[in-house]
Amino acid sequence: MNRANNIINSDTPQSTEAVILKAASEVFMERGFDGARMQEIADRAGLNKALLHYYYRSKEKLFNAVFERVLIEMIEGMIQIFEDNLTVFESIRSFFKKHQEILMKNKLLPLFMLNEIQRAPELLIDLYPVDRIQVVRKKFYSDVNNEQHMGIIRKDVDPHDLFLNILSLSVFPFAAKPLLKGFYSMDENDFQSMISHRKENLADFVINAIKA
Amino acid sequence: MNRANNIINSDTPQSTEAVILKAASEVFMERGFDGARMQEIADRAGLNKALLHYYYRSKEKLFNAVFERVLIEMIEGMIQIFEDNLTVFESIRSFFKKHQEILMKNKLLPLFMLNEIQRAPELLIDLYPVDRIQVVRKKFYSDVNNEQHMGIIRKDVDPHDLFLNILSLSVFPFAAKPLLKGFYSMDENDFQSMISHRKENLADFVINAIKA
DNA sequence: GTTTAATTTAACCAACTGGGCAAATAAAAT
DNA sequence: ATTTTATTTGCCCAGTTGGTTAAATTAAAC
Repeated sequence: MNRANNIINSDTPQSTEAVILKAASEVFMERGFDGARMQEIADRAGLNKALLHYYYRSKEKLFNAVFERVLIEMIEGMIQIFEDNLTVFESIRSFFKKHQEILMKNKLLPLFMLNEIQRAPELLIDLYPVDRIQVVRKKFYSDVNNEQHMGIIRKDVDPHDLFLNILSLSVFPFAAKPLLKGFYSMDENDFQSMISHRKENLADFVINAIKA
Repeated sequence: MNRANNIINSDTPQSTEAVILKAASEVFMERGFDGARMQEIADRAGLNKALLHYYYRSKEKLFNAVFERVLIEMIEGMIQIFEDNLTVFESIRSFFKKHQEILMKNKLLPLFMLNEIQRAPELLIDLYPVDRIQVVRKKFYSDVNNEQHMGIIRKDVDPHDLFLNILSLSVFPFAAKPLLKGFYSMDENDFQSMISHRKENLADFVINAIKA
């Protein structure tokens, strides 16, 4: 068994397994599980449709392989950002900067994940040890608490809410990209410059909101 | 033709058309266009499947009827909130309060809309006059500008960004509901109390972020 | 009451979709 | 070189899906 070890969006996949996984993640991301067709995945991989079943048995198994990879990639990326020993304000700055860059590389990721978890919530618990993210969250919470006692952060800030707010501000514009394009009549370039603009300003927004 | 005039989630639909539309919006919201099955819609409406085609011709037409209604309901709701002549801070408070209540009544709405617009971006321009929302946005922008000159709101706040931030904070938790349930291991009650908590605190968060 | 039009139903169909399989080809092992 | 194993292909299949249609039923018009 030739386990595929390169990143999903790598430009030079070698093994057949990896070629399939790459094509599959493209199609699943664009169309979702229900909208994706095994034939389209095969076409995009330049392979016979039966090969998908040879390597991954079923559409569901193939999807799980894609989803697990994406999920881990995303969570580990987020965890890394918070792992460094920084002040809360520095963490926030660092988070927005790096997270926006990650999402910029795969703009479909947020909506894809949100949607598939809504379709099949068991994906989350089946494919990932939820505890893993708890650790980082708890650390963030206690950091916030400390700085509240030090008079840096306002006392009425709930760390739980703060975490969710940061995530909302970071992720939502990507999930809502097609909507924004319609309402603000933006093209791809407008969207990109909006994001790089936000990459710099989101942290200020949040820090102003919570500083004592 | 007995045009259905009651709200989608009304409890006492009468005409067959309305019964179909209600069942259809339920199923489409839960499963999305690709995941929805005409048979399930018929079953949930307690009607023969052929009736769906008798009244709405095709799955796509039925979906459009559902989507158009939901889209208009949502946008008009949002517009109403901003239409009153309030200060920016008051508008923000009023927006979060009312918007959270609207979303609470239909928690699936955000993810549904985001997802379907990603699938078929033409839905937006085909089914709704985009200009309608421009007016309100422009008014909000000039209100913000005024209060910036009056020294109420920080000068470095970009109204465009502010609008998007408010939307992100309001909508994202609903779109991410299944994700949050998994990560925070919340049940339905936890989610509801989180939202009512946020309904009160989101405005403070934003106002602190932008006040001069 | 009878005719006419609208509504509802059951049965059916063609296209699509995920998946299976046996034969063919290529690669490894001996 | 030959056997054995792994990979790839073409072809097929059964179940599902959106959609049709002719007949049955109900409601409206006369």
